[in-house]
Amino acid sequence: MLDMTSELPKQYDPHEAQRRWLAFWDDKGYFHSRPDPSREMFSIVIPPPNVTGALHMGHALNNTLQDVLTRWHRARGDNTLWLPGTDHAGIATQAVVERRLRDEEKKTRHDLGRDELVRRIWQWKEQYEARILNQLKQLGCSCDWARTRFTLDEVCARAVRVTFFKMFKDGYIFRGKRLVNWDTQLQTSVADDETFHETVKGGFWTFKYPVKGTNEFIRFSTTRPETMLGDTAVAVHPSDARYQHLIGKTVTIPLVNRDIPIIADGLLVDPSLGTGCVKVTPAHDHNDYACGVRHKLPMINILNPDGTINDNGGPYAGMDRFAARQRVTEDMEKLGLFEGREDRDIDIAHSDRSKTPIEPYLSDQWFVKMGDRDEGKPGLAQTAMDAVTSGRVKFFPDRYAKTYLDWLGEKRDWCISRQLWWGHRIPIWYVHCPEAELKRAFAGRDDVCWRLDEENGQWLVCALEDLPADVLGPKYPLEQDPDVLDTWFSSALWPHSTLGWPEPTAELRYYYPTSVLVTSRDIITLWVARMVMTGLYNVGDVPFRHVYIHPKILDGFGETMSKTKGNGIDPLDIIDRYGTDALRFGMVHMATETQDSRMTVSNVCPHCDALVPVKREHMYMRTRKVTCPECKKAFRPGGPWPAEDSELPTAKQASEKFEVGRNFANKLWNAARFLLLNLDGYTPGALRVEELPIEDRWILSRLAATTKAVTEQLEGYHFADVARTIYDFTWSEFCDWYVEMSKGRLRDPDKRATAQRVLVGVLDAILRLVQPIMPFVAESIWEVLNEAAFERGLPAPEPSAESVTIAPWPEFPAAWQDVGMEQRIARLQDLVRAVREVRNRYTIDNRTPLDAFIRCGEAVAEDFRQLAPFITLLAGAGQLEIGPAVAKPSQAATHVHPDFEAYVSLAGLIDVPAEIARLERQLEEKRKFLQGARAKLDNMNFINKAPAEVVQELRDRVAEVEKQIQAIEQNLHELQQA
RNA sequence: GGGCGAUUAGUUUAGCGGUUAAAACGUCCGGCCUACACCCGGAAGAUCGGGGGUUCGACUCCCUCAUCGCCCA
Repeated sequence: MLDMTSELPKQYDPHEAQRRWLAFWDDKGYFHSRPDPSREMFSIVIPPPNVTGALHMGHALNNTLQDVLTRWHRARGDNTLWLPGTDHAGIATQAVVERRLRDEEKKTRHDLGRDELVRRIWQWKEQYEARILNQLKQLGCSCDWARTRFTLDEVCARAVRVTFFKMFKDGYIFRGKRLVNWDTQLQTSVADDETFHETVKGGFWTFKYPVKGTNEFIRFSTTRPETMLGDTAVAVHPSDARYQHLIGKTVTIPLVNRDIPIIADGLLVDPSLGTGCVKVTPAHDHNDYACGVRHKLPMINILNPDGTINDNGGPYAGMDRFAARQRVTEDMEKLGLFEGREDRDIDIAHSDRSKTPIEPYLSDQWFVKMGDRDEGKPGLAQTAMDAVTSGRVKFFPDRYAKTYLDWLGEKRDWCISRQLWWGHRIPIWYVHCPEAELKRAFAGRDDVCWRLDEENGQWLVCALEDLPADVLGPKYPLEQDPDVLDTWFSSALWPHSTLGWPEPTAELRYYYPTSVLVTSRDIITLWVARMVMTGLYNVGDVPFRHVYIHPKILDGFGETMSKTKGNGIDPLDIIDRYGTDALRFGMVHMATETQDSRMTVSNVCPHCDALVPVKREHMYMRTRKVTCPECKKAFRPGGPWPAEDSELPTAKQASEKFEVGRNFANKLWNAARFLLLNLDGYTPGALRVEELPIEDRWILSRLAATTKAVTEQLEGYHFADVARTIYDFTWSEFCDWYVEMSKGRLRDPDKRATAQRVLVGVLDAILRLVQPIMPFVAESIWEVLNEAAFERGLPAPEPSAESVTIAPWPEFPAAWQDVGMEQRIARLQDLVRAVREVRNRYTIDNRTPLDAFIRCGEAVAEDFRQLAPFITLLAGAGQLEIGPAVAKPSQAATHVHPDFEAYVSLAGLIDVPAEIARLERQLEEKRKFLQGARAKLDNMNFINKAPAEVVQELRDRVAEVEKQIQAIEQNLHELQQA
């Protein structure tokens, strides 16, 4: 047999393993899945990462968890598909490319034109898509790479087009006006979630308008004086006595000479604030818009797309909105209508992309109707709600169903148009012509439909294939809508578009509905809800059975990680420093049921590699220089620095959180190393469990319990528990106790073969259990185990799988779980620990045997006699006396246990006062417990109302503690005599 | 303003009606005894954010306050 010793280094090298196994798995094609109706199926579609940038910690978490589920199901024998892909992320990607264009070439998108800009974005996409897919591979993700999709590829585009067409035809998609968040720099609308709010120093101006036909004025205040140009009313509260007489009269806006009414509106106006009057600008404020709709007020747009005042602003036309603000104020002052200004901090929405203030802006947009149908049938929102209330889609943890239902319950129409060039172009063509022309041109075609746009007297034509501009002849040119669809529109189709819908593919039939969606809570509304709606609408079934929501990763201060803050960590840096297994273990370990998970971030000293925790003052590039507490050299903390620092090296970032995983991988590696050093002469053979000695039956009992627990924890998506359970079993039970106990047995020719078989069998099971979380180290060990013990397993050996990736998930007979056996070993552990404690307390070195005298009942004594070799081995015991009549040696430390009293002989060493003090402390503790317990037992309410077994349990414990107290008192007495 | 969540050893978390409140890291003490110093053995360390309630019994359930975070207005 091969000597493995020289081949196994003392430390696990994660990087070598990563290189080897990624290629190996890929070669073997383990991750590819094909529809096969004869087999159980498990499928996941990836939440497609944006091609905007690189993967961050959130992605690492999200994808690790998906991979754990995927690998687990594959091991269970399911035909498992994890479908990967990326998202085109409309505005985000276009904004990045536009910004580069501006920075590097000083050009705008208009300089390039639509086609050229889109071409450049595709280039960007190719680069980043490759990078992201590579990062996923580095993470060990077992995706079916041959099925990789992109939200803008032909397959997805077809699904988008068909969905739009169907929805338009069915009357779900309509055109309407809406106040949007307008980014005047990028000249596009942005979604609410693409904005951030920031408090800026602003002003609060008070003006007055003359009331027509009276000598009165009506006073009002505003933070945006220029919007006066678009006012179409002044509102007061209907019950405000001060203004009752003015309701119904009109005022004149002097700047543009427009008369507008004074109206009463109880929703818009709070009479206790300011003057109690509010100017109403429906086209430029969300609250005013709602008021305008209520009162059917005209809506006057005063802005050009670039943020300058348009012709509706009369003399102010052409001025920038901020210049107009100034001028309007001055002009009002000249007219004697300005009453004053005060400083005020104002919360203003800014565009995420351009960082400029958002303007509410009224424009034509396309919408998907969410509400119920006119004929009373449930609409899109309602069907999606029903899917969750009926349990066809289940959330884990279930509280997130509320987020979903609350949001859908509002049934607000979904604005799907974006004024961008990067995305799925809206398949609508405008034409002015008689309907007869359309009927003639499209006669007999069911891939074209149209509807009248009454406001503009034109036809809205929707088609499955692009329509040439001259399809109606030169007289009636068609013009396509310039806008593109919201990115979420294509993402919403992801679970079925990626499987080939609308074609009736074998994939769609087999993998849909998918098994589970793994995502984070911030897109439950934007994405999850919409996937359910479109899945039901297009395919007629929900897109997934389960939705697992994982926590969000925050930094050590509970703040979200971001590039601008400089508190984010690149997963590849973690892989570099700790290895992929460590990264993945850390991720699984932090996936608790809470909504957030914190991760302390540290700078890695570029000089000495020490971890220096990131402090608040380091963030946002506020600190240029940090001195390493270890090596005293200076460096620059990590952050979004625009350039290298010529003097200071910049720190990479890491987190000590991943040390646990790295150490665990190394522990596994060394457990395997130990085994391989002791496998000489290994022979496979079946084990008869009921004939095995206690220690074997104990580890098998623990293994069976652990396997069962892990399986259940995975079924319930309790990832953190999975990591903890496997870790604890491997480290604290298998390595710390079982492996240690085996050391004597391996030297005993009679016991060696069995010990080897059990050791190998348990390690084999551990590898199968840990493989979904730490595939690289598992595969590495699997390989060497295959060389040394190809046939292995419990209870009977079998030839091993060529890769742990395809090794069956373990399952052991419930009968192996033996509480009695576990209690016997627990008692042994208590005894061993008691002796060790004495050794440590008296600082007696490990080589000096300690004589132990154990007084206990005959049954316990019999047990201990059987386990005596282990007591000697693990506690370093010398002479051992065990039995009911064992006498206490004159100088000894005492340990009182419910099942035994242990005396560790300390002839010549004992510190009597210290020993007395220790026993008195214990006595005090036990008396305190006794006091509390007795008070409870004296309470008739407790006796009568608590369950009988609880009462009995307490009584038993009281008796037990009383016995212990007696023993301690006896010992104290003897010590005091001596 | 509405909703969801968090607050437990120095730190990160577990426990979610009856435990003498658990673990890891860190700290302290002792160890290179041929698996592992990314290690082994041991110890110290928590009136479970404040207040009120329900209950025989609350870290665990309810109310309230505080602080923090997220989502939606």
